[in-house]
Amino acid sequence: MPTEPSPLRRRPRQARAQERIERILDAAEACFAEVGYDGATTNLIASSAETSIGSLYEFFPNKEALARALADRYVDRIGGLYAQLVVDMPGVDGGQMVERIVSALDQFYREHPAAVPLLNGRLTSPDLAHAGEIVQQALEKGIEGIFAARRPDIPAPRRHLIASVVAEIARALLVLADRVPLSLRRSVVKELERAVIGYLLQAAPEPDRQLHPHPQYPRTPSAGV
Amino acid sequence: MPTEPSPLRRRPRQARAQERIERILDAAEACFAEVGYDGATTNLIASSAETSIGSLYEFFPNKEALARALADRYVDRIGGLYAQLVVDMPGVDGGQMVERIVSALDQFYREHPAAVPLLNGRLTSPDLAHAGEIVQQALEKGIEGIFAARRPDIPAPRRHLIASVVAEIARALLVLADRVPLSLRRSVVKELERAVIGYLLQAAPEPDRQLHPHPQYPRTPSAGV
DNA sequence: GGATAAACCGAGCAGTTGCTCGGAAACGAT
DNA sequence: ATCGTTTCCGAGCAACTGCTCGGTTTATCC
Repeated sequence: MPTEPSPLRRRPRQARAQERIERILDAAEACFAEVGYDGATTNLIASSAETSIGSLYEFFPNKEALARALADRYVDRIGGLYAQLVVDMPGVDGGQMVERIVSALDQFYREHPAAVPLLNGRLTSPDLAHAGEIVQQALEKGIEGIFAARRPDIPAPRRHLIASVVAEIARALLVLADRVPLSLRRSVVKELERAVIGYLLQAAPEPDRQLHPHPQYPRTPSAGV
Repeated sequence: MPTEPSPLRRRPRQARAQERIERILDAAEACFAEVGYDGATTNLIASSAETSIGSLYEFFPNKEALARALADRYVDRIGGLYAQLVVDMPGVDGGQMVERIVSALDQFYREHPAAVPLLNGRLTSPDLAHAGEIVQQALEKGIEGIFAARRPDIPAPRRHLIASVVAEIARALLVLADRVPLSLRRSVVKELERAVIGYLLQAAPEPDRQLHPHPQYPRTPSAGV
């Protein structure tokens, strides 16, 4: 892969500097998650990392670079997540596969709460557009890879669209799961599984199942209303 | 319904003031849509409405009240949307019903572009939390109402959960549809229909269809990977 | 221990933001 | 025409933002 231009202003030479950078990123993540990108002032991030504003700008040229660096860290972890997901994927059926992917995404969003403002921000804030895009593409690429291995019969562009849709649905419902009372969380995640399974059945019916009557929405008018 | 506390600082007595308020709201909507809530400065909104910052604050006590007023206007229009949707709903089958609801939501999001930052902002910005909640609840309530008329057999709490999930999926995919190249827009909306139909089949299978083999994801391991 | 570089610090600057306030203009009733 | 009320205006204030810079502290190497 081509080495991305590092968002760092200066490469750290000592271990403590590296640790400090990590602490700053952790603090940025927490602040973004709590008060959003615009709400998280650089001074707040610095003091939240128990360091000085000067040290923050020693390594990060500006606030946007913080988001970029955070996004890069996310991409790494998403890669690891899917790598682990793929190794024990052979031999599981479709439902279990969806369950595992959903569970992995769930874990990712829980462990990286700042992914939400990062991904939402991309929709409106030009500052976050790039950083959010990077993360979203990593998420989609992972889903698309797994899906491609299982369904090579589907043309690549359509696979890409389906992966985008699944990623968006997952993001939306995992955010909903976070906003809902804790006792309801699991049931929302369960609905997410149903949504993904239901969508895939409609959007990419398995070829061997097209022989017997395929589950489509009933065309007959039903009672009610 | 209990009269919500008006977000206006002072009630207008003359027609020109009412028109000015409307112009300010239109400008706020456009600005929020273009640069997001935080990016839209009050001065920008005022000059975009071709009025003065003083006039803006004559009626709106603060920036948040602008979002609130905008949200209230949205709630009104959502109500109208669903009312119109309900009158010609009897006699259509499930698939067509979903298609109409999706098309109505599509229309709403296209006509009210600021709904996106409003609803997304609710997830991170405390300022927008309330305004976004109001709009989202109106959207959900509409879906839930239609769904309740058709499926009275489903207990209310579960109906509410399903309505929330459908509303979230619709929001996520309509936002995606807006970001995608224009030529792809219609196909994303089509995927949204598939997602909603697929989800409903999984989450709320029609009772008369539970007799013959129900569309569930295949339990048998399939080929590939 | 001394020298050089790396890391750290925080007061404060330039620019921006939400918002105020005193007064001018337009309106409606008489 | 006159007067009280409503509407409109925009210069500018207090607070805050992202960020700089000169200087101190700490690590590394001989």
